[in-house]
Amino acid sequence: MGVDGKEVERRVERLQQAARKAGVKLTPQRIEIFRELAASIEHPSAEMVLKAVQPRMPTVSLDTVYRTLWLLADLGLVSTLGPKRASVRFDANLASHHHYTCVRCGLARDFESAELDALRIPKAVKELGSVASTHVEVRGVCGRCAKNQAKSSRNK
Amino acid sequence: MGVDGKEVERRVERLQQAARKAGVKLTPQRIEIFRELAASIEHPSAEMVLKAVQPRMPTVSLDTVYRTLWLLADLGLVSTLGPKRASVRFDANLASHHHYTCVRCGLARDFESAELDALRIPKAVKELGSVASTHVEVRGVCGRCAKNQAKSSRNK
DNA sequence: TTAGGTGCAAATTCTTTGCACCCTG
DNA sequence: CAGGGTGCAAAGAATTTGCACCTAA
Repeated sequence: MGVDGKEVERRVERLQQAARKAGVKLTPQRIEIFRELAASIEHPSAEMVLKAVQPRMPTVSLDTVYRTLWLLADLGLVSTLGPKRASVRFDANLASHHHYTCVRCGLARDFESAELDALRIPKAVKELGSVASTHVEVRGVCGRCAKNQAKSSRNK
Repeated sequence: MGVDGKEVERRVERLQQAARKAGVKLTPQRIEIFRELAASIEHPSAEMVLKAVQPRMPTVSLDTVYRTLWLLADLGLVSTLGPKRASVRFDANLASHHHYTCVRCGLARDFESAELDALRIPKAVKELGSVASTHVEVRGVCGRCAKNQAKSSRNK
């Protein structure tokens, strides 16, 4: 919880439009799963969403939650934190740096910028907790994937 | 590969100092695993590190790579991309926003900032690929964990 | 009606752990 | 020499998939 009720309903409406446009069915499960996520500010995991939805829909299963969340992500209604379906990646670069990540292949590269090292963090953040580090995440499609894009979209 | 040889050796020296200071043993496996990571710009996964090290040390096992990488992370010589040892987290907030993450408990919260929405991205990044989105990741220790900190450090 | 969606259980993938032997400090 | 470290294999956790039944459009 934490999101204004009006805003939640607005998000659910957007879901309905998007579902119709994409030609996917809107089942009660999908609506409840989405509503739960839309109302939360906690960035829940699939498991957390399941737990939140179960009281209202005791039969939903974890796999449906996963399938629904990834479907919503494909529809662009939901985003994910951290690397999608991938493993932890390590980094021995101790200098302050920022990340570029390819959303298609997972390529990850560092880049440096004195300007970005010196960001001003809003005071609202400091109410959440201490600030140990700050960095910028840039997402996009890397050069190599952009080249292969024509091929893969043809397969669609 | 990709990191200057001098810099790699500097990093390995730092490892030796840190290991001595922390009282952990420096085995050939640990040195090779670290050297591999220190020389890479690819943010490799544990599996990728294993593959890179195996030619030189055919007997190393994947579990040693994991144990070593997390040890190095504890020593502060290595960092990780994405959420540590955790699952994917989802987000239905479509507005441009930034993230605060507690490194201790994984708490994740959004925050907004018009200033941070308008960052200038260095042109070096555009050579890597297209830029679809940009956001700021802030890490720290949240208020609740800071309160519990005294307790947990006592258990040490 | 019917293609797409769901639930269940089994399969995968990534990561961690128990244990006996080994080697650094 | 002692205690931490390693390798192996087995255990765990998170996520995906195959299949038969069900339901939204």
